Amino acid sequence: MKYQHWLILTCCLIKYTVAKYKQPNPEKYFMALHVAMLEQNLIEYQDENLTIIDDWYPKGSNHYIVISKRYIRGIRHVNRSHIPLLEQMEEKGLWVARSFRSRRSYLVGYHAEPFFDRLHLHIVSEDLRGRGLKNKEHYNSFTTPFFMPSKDVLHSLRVNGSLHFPSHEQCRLWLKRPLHCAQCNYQPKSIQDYKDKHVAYHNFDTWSPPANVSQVPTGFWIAKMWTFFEEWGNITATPE
DNA sequence: GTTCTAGAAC
DNA sequence: GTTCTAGAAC
Ligand SMILES: [Zn+2]
Repeated sequence: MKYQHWLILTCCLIKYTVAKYKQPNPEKYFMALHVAMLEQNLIEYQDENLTIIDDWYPKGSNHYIVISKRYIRGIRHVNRSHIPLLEQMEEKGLWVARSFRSRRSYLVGYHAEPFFDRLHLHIVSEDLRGRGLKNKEHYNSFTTPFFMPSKDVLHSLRVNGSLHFPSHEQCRLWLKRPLHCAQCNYQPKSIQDYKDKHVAYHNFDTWSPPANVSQVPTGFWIAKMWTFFEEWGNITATPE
């Protein structure tokens, strides 16, 4: 066989392997938070009531998820009795976020139609330039009423004892609507236009590690490796 | 929820 | 030719 044949064969093999292992599995993703909240390297903070983790696909330079340890299905299943818990989630979440990047402002709230099972509060830096933000729907899910700010949720619970949710059709319209910068009147032509160009016009606290790996300072990786080997030492060390 | 990609839009 | 969007994922 000529080398071209080997090349084609190899390509087919790669394509087959990728197709086999990247099969869609919605059930797996639906339960992802149950797994993620136990993942040690994602956990930023935890106490007896809450776990705070890094979002696996951050939509802003910083993106934390606050999860209640006691299982609650979602924001549509809370009532007056949950007010103290929701207050604590907001307070602790912001405390964690600010302790890492104090100068950033954060969007704190719930999605009207969350995808994941289990109540979770989003704390995302308002620059919305994270590596996980890839389409219009991602952006709109934090900048339209699809995003229900924690403050509003708590207020509504205190006053009415319940929450009002928009219809599915309304949610779809919000997610599909044209991009509109949440900081000014500019209407980005696409999400790339926003992330690559427009975001630079705003005075967001810069240094965004996840946005572009090649721009991360070498010191960051050295620090990462240092902690890795430190942990490795702890794992492999034999107990006294 | 993500990834990939064909075909539309530019 | 490149960028963007929407829909499938066997
Ligand atoms: Zn703007």
